[in-house]
Amino acid sequence: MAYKKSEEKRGIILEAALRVFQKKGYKNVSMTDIIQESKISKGGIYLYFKSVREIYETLINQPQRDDSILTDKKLPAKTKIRLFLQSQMDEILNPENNMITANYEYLFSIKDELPPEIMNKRFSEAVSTIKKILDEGNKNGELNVDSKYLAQHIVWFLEGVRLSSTVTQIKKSDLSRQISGLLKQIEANK
Amino acid sequence: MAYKKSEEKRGIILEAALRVFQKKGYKNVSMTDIIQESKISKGGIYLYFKSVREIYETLINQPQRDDSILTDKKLPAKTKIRLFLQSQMDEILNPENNMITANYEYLFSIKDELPPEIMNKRFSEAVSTIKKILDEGNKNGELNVDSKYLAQHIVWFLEGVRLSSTVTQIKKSDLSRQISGLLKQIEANK
Amino acid sequence: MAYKKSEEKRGIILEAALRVFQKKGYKNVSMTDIIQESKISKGGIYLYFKSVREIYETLINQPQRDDSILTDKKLPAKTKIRLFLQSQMDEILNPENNMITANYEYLFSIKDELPPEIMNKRFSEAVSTIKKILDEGNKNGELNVDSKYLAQHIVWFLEGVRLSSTVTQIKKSDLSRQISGLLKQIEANK
Amino acid sequence: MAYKKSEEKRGIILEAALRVFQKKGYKNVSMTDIIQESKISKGGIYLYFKSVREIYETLINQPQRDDSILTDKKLPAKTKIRLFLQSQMDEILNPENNMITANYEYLFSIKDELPPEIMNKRFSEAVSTIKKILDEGNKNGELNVDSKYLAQHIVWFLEGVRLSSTVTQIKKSDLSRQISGLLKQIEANK
DNA sequence: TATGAATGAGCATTCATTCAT
DNA sequence: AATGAATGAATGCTCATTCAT
Repeated sequence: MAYKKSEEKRGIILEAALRVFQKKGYKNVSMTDIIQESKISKGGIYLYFKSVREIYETLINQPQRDDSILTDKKLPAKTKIRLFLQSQMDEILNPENNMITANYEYLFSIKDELPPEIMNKRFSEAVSTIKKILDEGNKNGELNVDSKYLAQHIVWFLEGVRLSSTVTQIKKSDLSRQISGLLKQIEANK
Repeated sequence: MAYKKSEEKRGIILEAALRVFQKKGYKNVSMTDIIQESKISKGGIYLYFKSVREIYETLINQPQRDDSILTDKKLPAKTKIRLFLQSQMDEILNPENNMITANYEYLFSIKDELPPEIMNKRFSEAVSTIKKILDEGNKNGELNVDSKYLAQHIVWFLEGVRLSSTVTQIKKSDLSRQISGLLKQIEANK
Repeated sequence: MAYKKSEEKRGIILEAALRVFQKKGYKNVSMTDIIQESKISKGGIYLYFKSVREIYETLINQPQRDDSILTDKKLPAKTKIRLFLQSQMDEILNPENNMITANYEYLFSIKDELPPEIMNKRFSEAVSTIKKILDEGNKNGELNVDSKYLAQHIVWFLEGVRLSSTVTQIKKSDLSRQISGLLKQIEANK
Repeated sequence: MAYKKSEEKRGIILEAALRVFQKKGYKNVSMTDIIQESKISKGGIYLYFKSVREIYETLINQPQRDDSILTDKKLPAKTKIRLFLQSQMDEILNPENNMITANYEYLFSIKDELPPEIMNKRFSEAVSTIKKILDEGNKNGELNVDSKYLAQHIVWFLEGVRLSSTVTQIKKSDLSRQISGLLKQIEANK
């Protein structure tokens, strides 16, 4: 057997696990599944990870999505929101890297053991990020909206689409129509 | 042991199973769990149900939610929608009968074996029911909205709230605000 | 439910059991099988028999085969033997009332708990019955054979045919040829 | 626990299984029986075999009996037959490797799922092997017998002895007498 | 480090038998 | 006498995890 540097092997396991999670979700994935996909030995995987959960958490804690649109750039608030919504739409419609199901299954499996505050945080952070953009727009006169309401609305709506996408086919045209509706609401006066 | 009439015992099992599903979701529930909770014998449960899935499906196919508001009554479209949204809100906020998590886990577990059309139907039916109400309102001049868009929007939004409710605490005031926002949108002109 | 005299019900059970044994042998027959075939209640059967084995033993201890050919009639020894062999052949070739498989399976299942003498007796009785006939023939000058050898030979040979018949198809012509061969041997001088 | 090489453990299981089959036949043997006898763990056995049946079939497909007497050697036909009958006799009288009962039980258990041709073949092959020897003898003038009849006769007779041996005690002298009787028949003219 | 043989807890399921009615 | 609901021991099988090599 060729000698593998530890880090390399770790990466191989994570890549294999990603493929498995995309295919089978989270709950149905056994250590054996990942072992087979990564072609590592049965005992060997435990040198790197001690459970499926640890592998999954390692995977989702890798930096991936770039939310810099929302924070970095100097763009009109409406543009930022539009770009954000479009990126969300792309992610949802992209059947390739679909970890959405796995994500929800993971969420369900941990929700009872994690303190509620942490679970709340996950959602409230998304809301407050969007709220900030809207508040910026309100401040510089570009918008005039109930930022708290709208931010919350967008987050819940996107969550609903995301969930639905794991179970039914979502048409791009339908989703586009929804996004333009949301953008129109943002333009409207309070 | 005292002898119970068959139907009564069936009910005992279903009640016990309900408690188990509420506590553990769907995926983590074994026959053994339900056997223990219902205090029935190991073999006894098979006299009534042959699998966890059959128990679950029996449970969710029991008539429960009353959607007659949407179909039966002679009420203004806007009132119907409002009542519908409120009942959904009540259901979501009611921590008692919380089968939502189990529901999603069940959904995930069957989605790969059921034909996509059936899965799609589940969601499209909800949309078309709401769309019909809105179309009524459009027809009699009460409303002037893009019914397809709005119905879809409401369904996805509610799905998102429902999902979020399984994982985070949802404030009644936040939800009320959202509902009045939705109602306002319905009142607006196209 | 109509009232059944005890003896009648016993008979119903035995008839049903016979059908089951003919179809499934002995080892694969469960109480449940006989209960279902006899349309009696689950608990009811235990009022008459306490096990499959008891039912089986009741069944085979009912007087059935008529070996009177060998003992009663005043016929030439050779004729007696011929009639006996023909009746055995008929029984083996008759696929209707085929308890042969069940019989062997039962034999295997009890052989370790019954004392060897009893098991031996079962076979040695058959041998000595035939031997007696042959001895008669020897005595009155009709035959001149090694009766012990021939009787043993016939019994073992028939056992072999019987066993084979449970597992393979046996041609009537083949069997007839064998029987005429045996008869020829009997006619031969020692 | 000490680690065993895979093949060695396989052997241990097979040896243990052999003991179990010799003691309990085939039908009464459960995986648990073999697990206990081989002192392996519950899950461990499934690394080697997936069912009792597979273990049994592995066992009986191991090369054991040497029929080369019948085919290879350049010997008079009568000698071949005699050697064959003696080896059969030895096998039947040897109480050590007594798998005969298990064999029959196995035969009964598979006969309903295997096509009749295969079952027939098992027996007809034995017949035709013997028939060939007799035909050789006929051809070179050594013998003058109805080879088909005699081959069939020998096979059925041996089957009968074999069966009887599972259930009763067989005396060596009786069996020897039978074999010399058979050989005498072979010497006789048609 | 790395391997994969071995373990045993856990789950689903069947079936003879009992016993309240 | 008769019923069938209920029981629990027994069996097959899977899988995360350990550990001798």
